[in-house]
Formats: sequence, C-alpha cells, structure tokens
Amino acid sequence: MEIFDQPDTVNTQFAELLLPVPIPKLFTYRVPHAFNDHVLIGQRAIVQFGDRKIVTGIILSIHQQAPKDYEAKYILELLDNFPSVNDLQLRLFQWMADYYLCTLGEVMNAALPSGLKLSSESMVQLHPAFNLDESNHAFSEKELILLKRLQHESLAYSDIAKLLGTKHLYTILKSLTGKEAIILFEEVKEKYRPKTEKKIRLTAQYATSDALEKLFNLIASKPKQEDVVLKYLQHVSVIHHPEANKDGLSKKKLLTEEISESSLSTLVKNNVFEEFDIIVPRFDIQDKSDPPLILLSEEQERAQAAIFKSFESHTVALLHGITGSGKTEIYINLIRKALDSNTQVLYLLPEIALTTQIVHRLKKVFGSAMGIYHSKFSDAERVEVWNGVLQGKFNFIVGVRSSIFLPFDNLGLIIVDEEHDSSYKQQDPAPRYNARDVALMMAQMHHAKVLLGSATPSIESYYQTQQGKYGLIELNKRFGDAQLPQVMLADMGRERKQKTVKGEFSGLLLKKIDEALKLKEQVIIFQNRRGYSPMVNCEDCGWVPKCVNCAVSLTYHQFRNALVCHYCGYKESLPQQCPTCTSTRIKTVGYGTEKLEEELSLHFAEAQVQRMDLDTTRSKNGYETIIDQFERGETNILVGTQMVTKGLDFDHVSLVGIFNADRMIHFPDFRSYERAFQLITQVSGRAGRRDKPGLVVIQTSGPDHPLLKTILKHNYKDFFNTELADRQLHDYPPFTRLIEITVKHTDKKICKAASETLADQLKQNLSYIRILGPGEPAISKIRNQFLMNILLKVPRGKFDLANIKKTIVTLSTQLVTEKEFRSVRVMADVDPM
DNA sequence: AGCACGCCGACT
DNA sequence: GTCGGCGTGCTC
Repeated sequence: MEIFDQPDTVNTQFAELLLPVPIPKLFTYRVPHAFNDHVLIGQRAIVQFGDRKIVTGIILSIHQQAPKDYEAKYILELLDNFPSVNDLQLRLFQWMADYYLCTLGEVMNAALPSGLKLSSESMVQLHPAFNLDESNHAFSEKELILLKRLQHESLAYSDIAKLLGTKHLYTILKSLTGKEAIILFEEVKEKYRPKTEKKIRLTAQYATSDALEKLFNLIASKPKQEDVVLKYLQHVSVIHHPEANKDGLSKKKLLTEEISESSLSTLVKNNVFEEFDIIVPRFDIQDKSDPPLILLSEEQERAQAAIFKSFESHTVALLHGITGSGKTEIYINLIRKALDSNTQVLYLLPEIALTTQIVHRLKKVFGSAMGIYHSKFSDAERVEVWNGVLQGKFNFIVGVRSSIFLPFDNLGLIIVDEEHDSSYKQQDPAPRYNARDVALMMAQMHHAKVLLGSATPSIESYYQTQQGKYGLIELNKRFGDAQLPQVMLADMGRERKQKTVKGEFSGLLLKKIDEALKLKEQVIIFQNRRGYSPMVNCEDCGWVPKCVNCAVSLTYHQFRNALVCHYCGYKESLPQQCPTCTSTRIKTVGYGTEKLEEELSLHFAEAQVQRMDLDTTRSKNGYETIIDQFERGETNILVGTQMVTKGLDFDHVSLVGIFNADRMIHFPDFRSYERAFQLITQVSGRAGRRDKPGLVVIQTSGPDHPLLKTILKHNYKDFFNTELADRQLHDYPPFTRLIEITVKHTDKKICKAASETLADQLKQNLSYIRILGPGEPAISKIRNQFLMNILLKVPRGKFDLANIKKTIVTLSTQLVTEKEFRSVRVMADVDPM
C-alpha cells in the first residue's frame, strides 16, 4: 500500500480522523502525497482500522507532526471533493460529547446517516485453488457444512454464525485458512446509491434534420422502428430545437403499448438511439401551490407581534398556546420571514406528530425548498436530505430529533414544537441527548432564534421565562373561540361499591360513550399500556411468568397469543397449566389497550373499534391507515397509547376517556406529576372543536388528588407553581441538574460492589454536591445485565459543571481498570427524563 | 464496539 | 487430547 507514495519529503501531512467507534480519542492517518492538495477538514475519508476493517472517518485536522510511537497508516481514499460536515457541526459534536459524557465517535455514529458511513464486512469465500475431493486434509462436520455452502456463495461472518449456530468462528476459520480451503476478505458496502432514470436520445450522427431524413428512408420498410422515431420526435422537437436532443426523453415515457422495447433496442443496437442515465431526486419536485393567504385571528396577530418583540431582546421565546389555539399559522409566518431573509430554518417535531396533517400543510406552503427528515425514511432518502442541505437545495427542514445533526451553516430560526415532549430525548445508545437543548446550543452558534411551543410547557422551560431568560407569549383562546373541554372524574372506588363498574369501565364513561355514539360522534380512549394484560398469574399458587432475561413480568398479548417482554422482546406461549402447581386457573391481571378494545367491542357491538399502539402501527403505513379511517368516520372509537395524545385534530371527537390516571400520577419518579399533567391535558385537547365543547372522563380511585383538581380547572399556572415549589423543596430540576450514572454487569454482586465503589469515590471527590445511591432501579435487570443507579444533583449555576463531568469520566474509567470490575459497564445520562 | 488471541475446563 | 467457553487488550 505504501508503494504508491513517494518517500518522505518535507511536506508529509497527517490527519486526525474521527472514526465511528466509541473510543475517546482521534486516530492519526498519513495523507498520501497525491492527496495533499485535496484534503479538507470535515471531509470523509476511507481508512483501514485494525487488522482489516475498513471504515469511513471524518477529517478533523491536518498537520505535519508524525506520531512518535507508531507508524501511521495511510488514508486509502478521500470521499467527495467537499466537506460533508461543516465547522459549526464539528463544534456542536464536540459540545455534545462533552455535555452528554460520551465520545465524539458516538456522536458521529448518531449524526451521520448510515449511507454516509460506509464500512466493511468480513466475508469468507472458497479458496480459488481448493477442491474438496482432492484435498488431503480432513474436515470436521461443521467445516464441511460451511464448505458446502461456500461452493455456491461467499458468506459474511454473521451468516456463518447463524449457519453453524455458534458465535465462535475463530477456530474453525483459522483451521480452514490453514488448510487453504478458504480465504477471508473485506467487502465494502457502498450503501448510498443515487436513484437514476433511464433516458433515450438520438446519437449525435442522427440529431440533425438532414440525418433524420436519411434515417426515415433507411427504415421506411420497418414501420415499428419508424413509430419509435416518430414518437420520440413528437416529444422532443429535434428539428426545430436540435439542442433539445441532449436531454432526451425518459425511456418510460417513450415505451407505451404501441412501442415495444425490442424495436427500440434494435435502434439502439444500430446506433440510432443511445441510452443514458440521469440522477433523479427521490423526493417529488412538487412546487408550492399558491401560498394560501393565512388570516390570523386577532389573538394570533397579537401573539405573533409579541414573538417578534421578544426576539429583539431574547434568543429564546416560549409560545404557550393551549391546544387548538392555532400555533401552526404563526409558525408558518415566522418560517416564511426567516427564509425571506435568506437564513435556514429547522422545525423540530416529535416522532409521531410528523406523519400527519401538519407536514402536508407545510409542504403546500413551502414546496420543494422544504426537506423532511424522518426516522421511517430509508437511508438513501436521508442521505439525500443531508446533501440537499449541504447544497442549499433545502433551506427549511421539518424533522425529528436527529435532524439537529444536519449540515446547516446559516440557521436563522429553530422551532421546537411540543417542546416538553420526551421523544426529543434519546434514550439508549449514547449520545443521550435532548434535541430541544441541543437546538438551544445550536442557536447560539448560528446566532439564530429559537421558538419553543407547547400547550403544556416543561417545568424547565417555563421556569426560564419566569426568570426572564426566555420570552413568554401566551395564546389563551382557542381558534374561533372554541370552548375548552369539560373534565369529569369517574370515582372508581365509589362506583365499585355501587356496583356500576363493568369490566374496566365505569358506569359514567359507558353512559357517555353511549350518548356520543348515538349522536354519531367519535370517542378516543387513552390507556398508556399496550398488550392485553401486563401480567398473568396462577389463581391457586400465585405463580407469575417472568422474563428470563429481565426482572419484569411478561405482558400477555392476545393477538399473538403469547407472553412478551417489553424490554428485551423475549416471547413464550401462554401455558395452559401452571408449571408449579398444574392448576389450569391462570388469569390475566390488569389491562392494556388490547383488553379495552375487546371490552368496548362487547359493550358496543354496533360500533367500529380500532386500536392504535406500537403493535398496530409497526408497518410503514399502519399509523396513517388508522388515522385515515378515523378521520373518514369509519372508526367510532379509537383506543390507544400515547400515540392518541399527539398532533391529531379531528372534528368529530366529542369524548375522551382516560384510564389509569392513578398509575401515571403515582409513578415513582420526580417527573410523574408533570408527565401526567401533560398527557392528560394533551389527550383532553382532542375532545371538542369549533362550535361544541368536548367532554373528558378520567377514571380514578383517588378523585381528591390535587393534581386532578388543577387539571379540572385547566390551570397550567397553578400546576406550575405547585410543582415548582415541590422541585425546589426536593432539589430537582430546574433548581439542580441531574446526572444519572448506571452501572451494569451480568453478576449482581459485582454490579453492586462496583456501583458502591464508584459512588464512594464520587462522594469523596465531589463532596460539595448531593450524590444519592447506589440504588436498585425499578427494573433491576434488563437483557441479563443487572443495573445500579447513582444520582448526582448539581445545584444550578453554583459549580463548574465541566469540572464535575471530568471527575465523573475519570472515576468511571478508573473504576473499570480495577481487576474485579473489568467487564463492568458505566453509562451516564445527563438531564435524564 | 468488534476482533484477535490465549488460557481454561469438559467432553470424545 | 480437542472443542468451545470466556477474559483481556488493541485499534492510528
């Protein structure tokens, strides 16, 4: 590999590469002299990493310091002749790595669509000189199985692992390599391919009117071929505009019933026509229809003016607008204004809200300058959005949390809609970032403005407005003066005594559903738990089926007739007989969306009941289908999880039923009141539109709970004040910043010991902040890993956060260098939700 | 994170 | 003896 380079000269350059691996350092590669004038910071480069792996890295810096302790490998290839990642992004990535306590590589992994991260896969193929019958080696059974398959095709490591049913391929592969039966190679997968269209045009020699005349004479006896040429000329008037031939005609357009592929290919063979490919975008180039004039209500006008006013003195403004108050119209005006002044705009939405009406509406207004970034998009589509932003094709992006990673270079406005939504926080793989907070940081870097919008702002954001840090704009009236829904509580305790409860339904809710259906109105039922029942148990001995990998009971799913673990996916069938006492009296405990769906169908036999949860929306269009059916009125009752709480505006919903409010309120977590308030308010907002106020029925066993009282009154401010006082009393955000550290290990004792050691050391080194734990989390084992949590409460603004984080990282890395804790995993979650 | 390599116990 | 288990260290 070194052969192609010249010997060392003065100008030998090295590049620091960011690789998509969770190792907290950069890697130095040598720049081949041939690339000296082409290397750019932010450019993608292909390098070999380790013995044979090939990966894409990003060039972070270029210098001339040869590493002292090792020989740098060469950069194999530079991808593109432009940087894929700009300077602002690199700064943002670094900030995220520091703030969220993860490596730059992890940020890169999350940031780049995998189409931009080509990487190699280890493959195995038969040795070209190998012949099984002539080989004088002996082979084991597994080796033979593998060799037989390799006669037909090359296999990836993962395929072989599956084929042989073992993870340990090393010895087998080593033995076969030794016998010269196989060779190993790396296959680089170029993941992104642009979409192309086949086009046809006349070859240069026939693209003049003279030549065409000759051609017609030539093919006069071949009517089929004549037809092809005529059809072509019909679409492309070569005679009048010879230059039009250059763009040709799409093959699809040319080939119709009268025109066959074979006569065309004869003409191609005879060099009359030629085929060529052009790259076409995957997204319809749909230009904006005439932007509908948006008429703002007086209230909206006032809010809009207030936002502009606020932006004069504040970077961030919070628009607190109750459901149905018409925030979208205001957004559209702001976006337009930002685009008019030639800056980019990012509009963030929670995952689920993105698939709905709002996107269609924006598309109509902004046309093809608007790009959409969604997790259900294919990788190729995502690369196209990325490149579209890079090339300035998209100035406006509507997207989910990961769209903060796109290569913006000149943002003027970021809108974070439903700013309180927990789907902005990435949970599992690091970086565990909150897109709302990253957006605030981005805005600082771009000198952009941020508009946070919510009907139920997070305590943190609202607190900032009270401190004067953010502007606050309230939108208190529903659009067109629609009324807020009336909220009623169904007292389950009293109803049980009076025996008016049927199944899981209170008499009150049943009666109201019945009334709504009679008026041909629609009903939404909210139950934040999927499956049929969260648990089953044996009535005789109390046995409960548990997950084999996690410390949770299994949820019973009726449609699959199986017990399923919601944490690791483990599945088993529902036993007919209790395995401990052989009793057949196995019953379900508790209820989820499935069971409610079943009961509703029983109570209201004539009504169409539809369920919307993770299980019914898994397919690509599952969600849209359910929404469409509901919108068209084909569904009378919609039962669902959180999904029904967001972004849906229906005109005929008059009743919302809420189950298990108690479980939401009493969830053991400092945010449970906030979450319950938000969820209940959001789903209540689905009831009633325009002319008629809706009704919300909350089923509860504790109707006197103060939180329910504030919900009844629709009083956000009350809720905020009470909650804030409580947060202050118990040292929770916004008064402190939380950092949660989780220690993981397959052995419970080691996990415990490691977490205790770490907590002790943290307490010693950071004696000035409160450190709680280690404690066992509610679910103490997931995927066979035991978990322990340590919680750090850092008072806001008093201490050097960067320093504290550094200590955490140092102590955690130190911990795992201790012999007994070698395989312990330590993860940090900054600002957990 | 992968992946190579080496050491160990449980079997033919 | 060998196979397959797992712990350990490294990646420019």
